[in-house]
Amino acid sequence: MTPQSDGAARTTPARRPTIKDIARRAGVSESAVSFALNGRPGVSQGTRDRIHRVAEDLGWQPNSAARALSGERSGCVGLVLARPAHTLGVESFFLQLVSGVQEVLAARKVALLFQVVEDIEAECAVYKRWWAEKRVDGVLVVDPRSDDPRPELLESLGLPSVVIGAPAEGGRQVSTVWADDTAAMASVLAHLHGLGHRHVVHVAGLPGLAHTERRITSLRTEAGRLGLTAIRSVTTDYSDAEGAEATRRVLDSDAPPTAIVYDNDVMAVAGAAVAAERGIKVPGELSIVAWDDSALCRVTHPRLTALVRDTSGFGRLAAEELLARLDGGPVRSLQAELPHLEPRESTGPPARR
Amino acid sequence: MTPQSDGAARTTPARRPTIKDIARRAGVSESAVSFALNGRPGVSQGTRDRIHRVAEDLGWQPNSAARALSGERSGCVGLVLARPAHTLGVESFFLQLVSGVQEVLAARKVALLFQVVEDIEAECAVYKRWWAEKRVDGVLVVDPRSDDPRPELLESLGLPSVVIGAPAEGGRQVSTVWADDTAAMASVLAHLHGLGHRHVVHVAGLPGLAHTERRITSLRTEAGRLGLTAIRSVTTDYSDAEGAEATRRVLDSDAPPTAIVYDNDVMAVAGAAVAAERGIKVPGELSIVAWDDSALCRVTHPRLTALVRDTSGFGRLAAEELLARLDGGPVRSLQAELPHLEPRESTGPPARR
DNA sequence: CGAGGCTACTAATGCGCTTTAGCTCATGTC
DNA sequence: GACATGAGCTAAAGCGCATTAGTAGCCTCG
Repeated sequence: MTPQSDGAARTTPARRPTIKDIARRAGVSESAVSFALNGRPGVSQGTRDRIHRVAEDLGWQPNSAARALSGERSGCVGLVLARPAHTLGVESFFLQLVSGVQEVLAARKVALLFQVVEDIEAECAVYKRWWAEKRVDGVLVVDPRSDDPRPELLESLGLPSVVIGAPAEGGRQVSTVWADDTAAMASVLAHLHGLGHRHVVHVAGLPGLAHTERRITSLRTEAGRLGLTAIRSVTTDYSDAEGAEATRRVLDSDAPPTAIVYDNDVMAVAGAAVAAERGIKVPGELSIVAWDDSALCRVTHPRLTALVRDTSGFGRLAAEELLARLDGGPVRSLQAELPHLEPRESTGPPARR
Repeated sequence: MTPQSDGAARTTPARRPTIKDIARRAGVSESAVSFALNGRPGVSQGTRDRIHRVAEDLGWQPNSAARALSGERSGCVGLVLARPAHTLGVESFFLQLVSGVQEVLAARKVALLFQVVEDIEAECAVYKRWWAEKRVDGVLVVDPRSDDPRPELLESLGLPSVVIGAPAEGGRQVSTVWADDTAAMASVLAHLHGLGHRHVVHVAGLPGLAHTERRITSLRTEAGRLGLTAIRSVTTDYSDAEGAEATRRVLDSDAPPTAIVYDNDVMAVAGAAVAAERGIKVPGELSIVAWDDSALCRVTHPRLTALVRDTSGFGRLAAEELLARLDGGPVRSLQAELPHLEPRESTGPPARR
């Protein structure tokens, strides 16, 4: 008797099996099934095996809503991306990160709820709604800022979270996963200094972001150590337009730099295009370094020297930390593998004066 | 002692208000609250208003798990992206699409479950799991193929879905949203033909994908109409590497084309880089057209002529259709706005022989 | 003036699962 | 031989909501 298998198949999709079905087939109570399937004590090995077999047979999968309602977990974590629509897109960082995150989550059968919003206020609203709706067990936070309202909000909501891209903030009950931008910036500057550059401009990203601030500070410090004075940072919104614009301004200045470091791949490529447009030779007259490697840096001519980091590994690390938090693990601050500089054709010794 | 217990103890997260709380405060039964909040009849206007006020006061939000369990809806739709990790990233199409999707979903308080997997088998497995877990109410399907197992699977699961990027398939209970690639390809070829090109190569994307097939067929048809014989397509995996490789092969052939049409922005830029590397002037000796515009096409020098389409609008359309399906709307096949060609500096008359 | 019908509400049930309390029977203990 | 013990199981409650089946009160109408 399978009423839904044949005739009703057109309109009625197959009914999902429940633990009740398993219980009936295995001749035990629903509780026994629940215990067995969740690895809890209270069932003999024999019964346990039998229940597992029946569940397998029936193709049972836990109904996520029922689980979320009775247990604590929704089996979902959230990620909000707060970016104006027009800056969305070309950057490869994000999808790479997500693919790393997914790898870890999928293995644990945790789903990822994803949302794109316009700004950080909207992002906070999403967190509140998710919390109120009990939609997610925890969240991953990207693009940390220097004065960030999110950790406090999330802590007050009691929503476990992992901030991606910033070192630990004092006192907050929020894990962090980050890369050592300071050391990375030092390696970039060392590379350029070693080639003979004394005048470098850093085209940074959004001024509010924590890692932007870190990179700017670290550049200044490192320049001081090396005794360089003609070093400065300018901020942008990460877009190709502002990257190009900043490049033009910098090249038009009285003392143009011999090297430019860009905070993302898109701006670096845009900068290279500006140089090409003006007939400025790269790396002969201008060296270019991109922070974050991607296909982009390899499709330009010349190919761009880039700071490579394992972005999807970064995502994996973050996801693992979040799962650990959900399992009651302590708040931690994890450091990702140090990025390394991949020298390509866009950097070389500066032209002699 | 542990930071954990300490944090948990002091930040007792606020309890979520339930309809029971509202009922008590408003002095009515839980059912009345449920009716009022869902706009069902059976409550007077006065009571209805009072209940709404109390709910507002308490900051009540429906618990998504409870709703999913009792009602039908989980308030979630899914989107799976099946791409090998390395091809992920640079393409802007996808995030643009998602941002459009989100706009519509967010307005209706529907969440988006997102998953990245390696291949289409894994994708099907995700659909089955989501269905069994009752996690999503419907799904958006991207990258349709010419012989696609997904519509059949989704239909058999009874999971409402919208296929993005392919015209309707005969007999399937699955909505589709698509762009008229045929007309678009015709406009591209008309542009090149008008400039005087008689020898064009089309560097297409993945051979299995439906729109790749459509574009290839349409190119052939259109070439026939114009009486052109030296027209052909080669397929790739959409990556910059294969785009560059295909470009090299094509340029090395006995009769190199005077124009190349690339199926995405990344390959077009890679192709332009190959030309630059070989000292081939664009557009003097080679014209380049990119299918899909993005910042990428504007950061190269020269800027690339591109086929512009409203990708986020496309996403909005798809999301709206899915919501309509969830509301019991009919299966439809919607056509998006026709893409238009944006001529830039990478196309011009071919060099005289 | 009582039957019928309507409005505005309440009570009760169930969704699929987890969890607590309780129950039964075999085993061990002195 | 009375009794504690614990393993292995069942019964039942509850999570927050939607929904169905009432019920009380009022109006209408013949």
